[in-house]
Amino acid sequence: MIALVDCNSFYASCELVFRPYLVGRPVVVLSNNDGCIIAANKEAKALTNIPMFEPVFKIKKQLLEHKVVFFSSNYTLYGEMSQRVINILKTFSDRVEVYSIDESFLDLSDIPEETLESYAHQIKDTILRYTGLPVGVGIAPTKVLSKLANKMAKKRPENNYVCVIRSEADRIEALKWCAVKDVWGIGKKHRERVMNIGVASAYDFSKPPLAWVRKEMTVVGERTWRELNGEVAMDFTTDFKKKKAIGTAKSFGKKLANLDIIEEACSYYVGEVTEVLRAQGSCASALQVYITTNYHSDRDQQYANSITVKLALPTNDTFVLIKEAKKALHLIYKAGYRYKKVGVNLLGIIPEHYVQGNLFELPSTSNNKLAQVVDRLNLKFGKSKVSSALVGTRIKEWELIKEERSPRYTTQWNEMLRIKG
DNA sequence: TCTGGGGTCCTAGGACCC
DNA sequence: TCTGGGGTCCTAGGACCC
Repeated sequence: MIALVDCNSFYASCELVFRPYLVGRPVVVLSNNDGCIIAANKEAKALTNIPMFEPVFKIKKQLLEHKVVFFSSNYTLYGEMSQRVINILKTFSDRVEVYSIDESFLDLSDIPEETLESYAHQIKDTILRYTGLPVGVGIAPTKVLSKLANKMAKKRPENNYVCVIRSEADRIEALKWCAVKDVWGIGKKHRERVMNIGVASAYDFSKPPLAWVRKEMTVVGERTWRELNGEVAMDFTTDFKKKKAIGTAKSFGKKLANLDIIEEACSYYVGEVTEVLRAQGSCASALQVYITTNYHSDRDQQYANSITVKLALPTNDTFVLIKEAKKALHLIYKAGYRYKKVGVNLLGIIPEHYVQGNLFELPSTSNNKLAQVVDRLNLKFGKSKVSSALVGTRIKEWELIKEERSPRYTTQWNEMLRIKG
């Protein structure tokens, strides 16, 4: 049996852990630049005129009216809280697959079936006690069914955040309960396609012939279909998954026209992604850079372009990558536009020790010591405290807006929670 | 004024190889 | 008269997820 443990309204819950006096009030967390709502606790979700992913400026009035509390996103805090939850989960199973920042699959095949439900409650209660975070636990024979069980655990009050799909009758009941749009792996496009042939529930989707599903929805849909029918069709892996692409792209705090400032932002992002690259012991063999104007604006002239450059030798050297990124940026930048975003992507990622020299060059190792020192300093003193001078000093002119960011309670000594004695 | 960011996997088609 | 068959690698685009 497989359990899916999922934190409830994760980002909002993280904020509430350190502000218990806000419990019971609607709380939302905003995206970078404080642009959209990306997380909401159940009190905020209950306010129907405050939809998720809505731009904040459009619903500012409603937010104030309902006294909604909002936070800028604080990924340092969320990442560290996530790690605490994962550490606890590892005491409940030797096989934990970390699926996302707030979700993990656990292999529970060693747990006697009749005790699964109480085991799930134990997991839930322990996480709440040790971290302050509420979670839901769904247990079933396949991943897709455990996702579904998790949904039932949270949506049906009588379940009290735990649900086990064990018997065939449980499975049928769950499938009939779940709308097809809520099935993990069926998105907007496929939903429309299956609804055209009269499929409304997960149960309906488990009925059409497999050949039809395969033809319309590729092998991905086939796996979903099989797993809904109780057959294991997805791998379970506990391996640390090295990233196959590492990218970052953030909107600027304001629109920018000048190449030299955009260049600085671009270089800064290269510094960030290259650090992630080194942390997983990899090199990139290609680099992609893209820029875009604000496509939401009717008034601005629109332009967007991207370029991918293959590197002569795969590398994780920040200085080399910044130089390449700048060259690439010059090729796609056009004067006369007000840009909103620049992004970089590292592609063709391979293990460091696979890098092969070519006829004219050996793999570069000259900067390794320097990179190690820089990475250590940044780990200790905070992100990007030390960076290449190519990044420049005008960060204030492009950095994102985070007006309501909470303190990094768990990772910075000087931002720890203070309790009056 | 103001509209997120970071990923994965799959398929089709083109270019190329022997 | 008659012009193959089997394969790899790469990229772009689509679909999906949190």
